[in-house]
Amino acid sequence: MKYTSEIDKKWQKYWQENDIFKVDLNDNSKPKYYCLVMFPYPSSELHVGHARNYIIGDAVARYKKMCGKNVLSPMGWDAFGLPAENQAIKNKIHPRDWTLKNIKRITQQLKSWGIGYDWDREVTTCLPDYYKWTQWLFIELYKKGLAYRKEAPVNWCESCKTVLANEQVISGKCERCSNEVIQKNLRQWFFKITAYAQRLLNDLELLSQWPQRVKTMQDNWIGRSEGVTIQFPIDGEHYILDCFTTRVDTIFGATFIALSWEHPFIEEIIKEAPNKDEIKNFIEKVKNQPLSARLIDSFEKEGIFTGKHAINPLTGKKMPIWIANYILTGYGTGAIMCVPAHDSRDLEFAKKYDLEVIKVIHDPKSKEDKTNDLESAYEGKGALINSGQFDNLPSLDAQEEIALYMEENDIGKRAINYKLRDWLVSRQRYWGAPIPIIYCESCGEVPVSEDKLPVLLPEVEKFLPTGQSPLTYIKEFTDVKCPKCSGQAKRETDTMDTFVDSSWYFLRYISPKEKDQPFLSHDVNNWLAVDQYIGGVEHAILHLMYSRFINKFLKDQGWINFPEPFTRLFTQGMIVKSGAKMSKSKGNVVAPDYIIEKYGSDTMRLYILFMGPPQKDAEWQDEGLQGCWRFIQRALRLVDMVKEFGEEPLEEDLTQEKILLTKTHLTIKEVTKDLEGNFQFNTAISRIMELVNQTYKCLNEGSIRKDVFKEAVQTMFLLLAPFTPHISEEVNQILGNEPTILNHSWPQVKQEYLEVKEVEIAVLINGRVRDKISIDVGWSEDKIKDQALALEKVKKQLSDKSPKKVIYVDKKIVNIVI
RNA sequence: GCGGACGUGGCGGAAUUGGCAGACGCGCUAGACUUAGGAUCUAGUCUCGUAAGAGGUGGGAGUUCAACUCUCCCCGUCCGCACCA
Repeated sequence: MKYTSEIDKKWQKYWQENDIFKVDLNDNSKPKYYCLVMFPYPSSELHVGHARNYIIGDAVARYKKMCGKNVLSPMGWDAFGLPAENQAIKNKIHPRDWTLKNIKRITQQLKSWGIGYDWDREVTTCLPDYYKWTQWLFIELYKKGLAYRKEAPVNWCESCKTVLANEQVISGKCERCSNEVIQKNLRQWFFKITAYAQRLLNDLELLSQWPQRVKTMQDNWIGRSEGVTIQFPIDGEHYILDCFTTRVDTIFGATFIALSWEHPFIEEIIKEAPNKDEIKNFIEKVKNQPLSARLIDSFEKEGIFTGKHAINPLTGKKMPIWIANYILTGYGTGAIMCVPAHDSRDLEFAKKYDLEVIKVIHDPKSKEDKTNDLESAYEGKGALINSGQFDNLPSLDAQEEIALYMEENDIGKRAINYKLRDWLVSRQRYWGAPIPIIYCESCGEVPVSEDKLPVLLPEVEKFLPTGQSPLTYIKEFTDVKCPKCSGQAKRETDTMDTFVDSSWYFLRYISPKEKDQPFLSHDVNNWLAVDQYIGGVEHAILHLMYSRFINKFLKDQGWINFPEPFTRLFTQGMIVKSGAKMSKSKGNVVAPDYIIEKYGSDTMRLYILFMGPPQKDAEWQDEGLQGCWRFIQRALRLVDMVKEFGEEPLEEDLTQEKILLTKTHLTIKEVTKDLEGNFQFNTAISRIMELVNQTYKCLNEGSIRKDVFKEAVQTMFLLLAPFTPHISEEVNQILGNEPTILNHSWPQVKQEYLEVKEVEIAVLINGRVRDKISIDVGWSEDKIKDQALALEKVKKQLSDKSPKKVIYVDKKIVNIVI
């Protein structure tokens, strides 16, 4: 039997016509299993680099199905947003046409790879029946005060001509186009994800089956820190300046204050400053620095004195107030107390502008040194010095004591700060779900009522980004009546971030055709959380945190009853070619069509699963693909041999038969273990290869009865079924079973075949292998040791001396110490 | 700078409650079959050595009968965050 693309087509047709992957949500006879892969941006057709995700997902789904689970494996399209729109613009096609064309093409690709989905549940985020509910979600958030509009400094990509969320700025550059991101003051829509910061952090503990790496990244991104917000009176003024610090124990060393250029007090503070113009120039300069400039090592700290002073509430000393370029605007209060002796950044600044340095923490490793002329700041903990009544206290105790003292005297309050910022969701782009808000002159912001949803995205010819949403120019869209007072009003023209669309799609799969609700809570509660989620690590923060947030919000509103959307997460590595990520511009894309045509889709699937541990990056090599092709042919030849096999054994000696039986069941055991572990497809496949090799070897070396041989062959194709479904179906049928192989249960280990009477163990002398002996498992330890000591090689090494020690490890080794 | 992961043949990678290092695949070598094929089969393939043997998992130390695996130090690579006060 030879593997041809006819076999692929035959079984793809069979699966489709017999609805093999259609799920009955109400079938309670089997446990449910929701297997989800991150749905693609249909911004271009797929190449083998994309394929890994879907092939892994399909292998998992098929395996679980064979294990008797009621498996839901759906597919859809993250169709709105920058990825598709940017590609459409490049190709001079309308985003809608471009997207729908790609969806058609990718569907056909996935089918040609034999990926089994319940296509009746397909969701497409750019279609009104879906984005109606994305808009609904926006309004739900709005009603609870979790969607709001404010003017703030925001990230702006000049190339994409839109604002971006913090999460979409990678090292100061745009996540999509890698252009420099700048800060602009704009009035924008935000989701209040910060209200969920603590819960998003706490519930990471519920995610025991997520990769630690992803959890650590989210933990860092949320960035909780505990400290004290201290109130600094301003000399000669009646108002108070708040500063957050995590090191309140260094308060006696705080010698100046630094404000960010955005601080709300600046206007007031510099009102009477003689160098007001100079200050304004400085602010202007800092404002226009690109974000990424801060990331460079040579970024120089600069500042300007405001002329005002704050009072250190514990020392009573005057602290000059500066404006400095290294102070972050959005974190804490945008103002900090500076302790140059114990903060390297403050020290750098203090040295440059000749500001006072006072040591207040004793570095236990340094010698007694009272001078304040420091080389570097000591940022560690230690006993307090120069700190009045708190002298000699260790840092941690001092933090407690001083916080207490401040709270008692109304100088400061304990506080918690997060790095996490609210999620900026509005975009000045065409290809997205319109934000369902109407602005009325008399009523203000009014959400579109649910029965008026969806707010349809108008069909336009001019969709190119200009910096204003293209919807702004469409009168029929913008001009509406106020839903409250029926007066003249205007629609919001910005569209939503794609990540809003994808933050809830896994719920819609459960009720994809539901007209009156986003989903049916009852079914969703039965089928979620997702048992297994599979996708790229690039979404470790973005999509995975937004989805967690939305999930928690919907739970709070009573729509769902589970705290986390994804029970288990698997992040697969990238497939690279010539050391680089596959991309058209680099010209290293491997197209799957050609491979499938020449080797069949099972070969591609097998190779992608075999090429390395799935969570790690792997290099595509055509030779590796050929190896898998050879393996498949070699395994299929055994099927022909089964058909031609005689019924009776040729000889009485059944040694080979026993070896094969043991190997068959050992393979079942090991492959199952690999799949139940962390999806070690590469080792699972290597074990099946061993079984194939062993089968050939046994056939060559002795006599085997047909049923044992057939069992070995049948088993290998059952074990291969999640990886190479087409040939497995074919072989299953040839061997006389009814399709589909997915209804055939996963092979079970028969323990009796694993119990062997004889094992070969290694004999070591001083930890080095010298010889091997076969032992009967019934032998006593002493007998085994004697046998080992009687070996020629051992005697030679011993040369009349007696061994110091002999150690036996059960069925593994004898180690003789000389 | 902080946090995390990792380092094994010519290559992708196996093996970690400490127990035969290099499974499986690629590549390579030799042979067989074959009137050329990028097919198949057999044998071999960590290093040095004809062999007996010796050495070997980034480097160095340590624990142990036994270390890729555990401890300490150093070197290197990759990833994430990045002036978060």
